[in-house]
Amino acid sequence: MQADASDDVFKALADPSRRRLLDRLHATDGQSLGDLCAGLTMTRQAVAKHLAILEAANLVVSKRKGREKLHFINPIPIHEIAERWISKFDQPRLSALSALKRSLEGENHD
Amino acid sequence: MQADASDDVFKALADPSRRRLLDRLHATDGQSLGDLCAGLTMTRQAVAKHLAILEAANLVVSKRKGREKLHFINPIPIHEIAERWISKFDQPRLSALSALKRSLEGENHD
DNA sequence: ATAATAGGTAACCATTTGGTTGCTTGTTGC
DNA sequence: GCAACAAGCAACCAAATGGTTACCTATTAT
Repeated sequence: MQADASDDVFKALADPSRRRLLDRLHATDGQSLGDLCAGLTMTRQAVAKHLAILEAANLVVSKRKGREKLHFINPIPIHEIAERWISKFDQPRLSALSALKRSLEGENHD
Repeated sequence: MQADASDDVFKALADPSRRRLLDRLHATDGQSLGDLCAGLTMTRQAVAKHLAILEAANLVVSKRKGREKLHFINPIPIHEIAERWISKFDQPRLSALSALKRSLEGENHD
């Protein structure tokens, strides 16, 4: 129905293969397509499609370096989702933060 | 490939209609199927399917009350994703938390 | 120059997805 | 009891998704 930016992000994150690619980039940023294919069962073309979707969602940015295409993770969309959407539902997180604040304030006694 | 619990959650969150249903439940918890259909363009059956997916992902729990089925939001899966997955990528959030901790510790001076 | 390497494009395929319509079942109110 | 209301079930459908194979282009190394 709506086609805002966060929709692309949610859709991109929906696929486990794409989340694994993000994991790999988080472990080692700036990998080439070939690097990212290593050990995967699917074809290079399939991986390229997934990376294209991650790029369209702005979760990954890429730069052509010679004959290689290097991929870099972009944390901003995930951050925005965490801020604008998840915090709304994740009350425990907020209360945990309050709890931390209280516990730290309690540390004044020594 | 893997079919763990968080996979169902990510898939459930991928659809904008389902996110809207969660929004509505967040605004007013415990709504019936009929309530949740109000104002929507799709049919009751379509909404029921979406709710079934949300229930399968444990994002929503329901209870039959007479001839109505009441739906309640369950924040735990979202919390777990925030903790186990998003925080890994969302460095600003972590540093903001550290900043808070430091700023609160700095309040010891009075 | 040319072979090898890294990646891009395109057509195609099976399955999943998001939705519909039509009908059945369960629960209340009169 | 029975009409009206709330939800469930099932078949079906078009479009999107995730993947493949086959071939093309660009860059490097010898």
